[in-house]
Amino acid sequence: MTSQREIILQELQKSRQHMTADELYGIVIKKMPKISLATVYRNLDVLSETGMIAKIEVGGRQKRFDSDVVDHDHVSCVQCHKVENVLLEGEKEDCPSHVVDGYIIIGRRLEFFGLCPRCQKKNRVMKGEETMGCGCTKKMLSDEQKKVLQALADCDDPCVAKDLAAATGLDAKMVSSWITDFKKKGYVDSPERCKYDITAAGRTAMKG
Amino acid sequence: MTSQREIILQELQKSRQHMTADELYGIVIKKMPKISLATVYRNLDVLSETGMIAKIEVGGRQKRFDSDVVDHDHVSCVQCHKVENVLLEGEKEDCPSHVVDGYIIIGRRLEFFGLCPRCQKKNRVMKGEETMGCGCTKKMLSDEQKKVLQALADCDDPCVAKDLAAATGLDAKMVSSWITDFKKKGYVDSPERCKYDITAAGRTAMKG
DNA sequence: GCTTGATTTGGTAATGGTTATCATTTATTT
DNA sequence: AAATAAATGATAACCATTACCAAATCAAGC
Repeated sequence: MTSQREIILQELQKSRQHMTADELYGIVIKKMPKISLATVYRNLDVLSETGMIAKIEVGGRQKRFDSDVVDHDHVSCVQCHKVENVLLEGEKEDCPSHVVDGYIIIGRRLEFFGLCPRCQKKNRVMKGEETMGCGCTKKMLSDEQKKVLQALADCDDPCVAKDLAAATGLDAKMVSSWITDFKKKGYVDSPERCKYDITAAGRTAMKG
Repeated sequence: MTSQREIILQELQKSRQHMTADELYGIVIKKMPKISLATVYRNLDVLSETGMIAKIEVGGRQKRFDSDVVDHDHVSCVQCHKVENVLLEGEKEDCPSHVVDGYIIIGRRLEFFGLCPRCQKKNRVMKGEETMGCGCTKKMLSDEQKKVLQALADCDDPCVAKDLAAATGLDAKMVSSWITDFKKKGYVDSPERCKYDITAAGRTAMKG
């Protein structure tokens, strides 16, 4: 049990969450600035092999690590990918060796996906971005988002997200997250780092 | 529906298995030698988005694709990683919106892991349970299995399978499947749930 | 038919989470 | 203290999957 392994375990237990290796790395590095990401991965492996923590895989994304090794299932949010515990009471004992003919069953995994409360609220705020069953969202722009694009269209030169926030009176963080989203959708482009310009697609989307 | 998309769908349906993109690529390239792996991935994505096939993720490994879109669960073999279907009858309706407070549940995934019949047989062969010239079958333990028994003998108190996996450096799932096997043969007993101890027969088998 | 514009393709580079490698540091044993 | 073993930090390699882009194919007007 080295000092780095101890801190890794400690911080994971302290957080009481299902963290990814790099999230944990981000926390641990504050206490131990020279620690390597590889060490984090290595020790998470060791700890999970000895059963002190659990390595969980849900939703085909990054592996996550859980200091709670008691047997339980998981829910993950299809939007923010947060993972939380689910405790099912009675209905656990049905290890169906009969249903899986010929197999020797040595484990099972049950996971639910859905929308966490926070993301439900977020969706309601970004009205018009109607959620569709699968967790995908149809791309329509809210009035506020259109305002941002309008402000961008009014600029003669590429400008930074902060200016747009000032021009529209909206929260800077939200504006900048929209901007990244717009870039992904092709509504804006970035002629130089951190400066943005509206595209033809952006103008169309703004009107639609 | 391009010709390549058609062949991809066709071959997937023909195989009646859960194939990975590159397995399918290996088959499709025989009929269409110039097809690109990227095209296979792209079309599998399109097909699964339109619901014609299902994209499944099991065991944190490669994604697999299934032409059977009827709702069902899966078993995967921890040794050869093959994936097969499981059909649970009644017990499907328990979508526990009550247990996952606040979440909007839009799906669930249940997977089992274990040893498929073929791998069970393979292990038996590797164990030396094969005929030894004279037609008699001798049950012998592999060196790895002996190591597990040795580790168990070295413990003072009954211990869990995970500890044995850690002590021997072997795969935890495999060790735990061996343990169940040992119990059946009387090499170990289980004084309390999930804790194991070596028996006299186990010590003999270990040396033999 | 030809022209134009949009898809789709093949080939390949890039991505990103995770592992492997390796020289160096730290711990343990003799 | 010297020798041996184990763990670390830094970084390269891995590998399934995506993103990119120029060339090929398709679709719809004229």
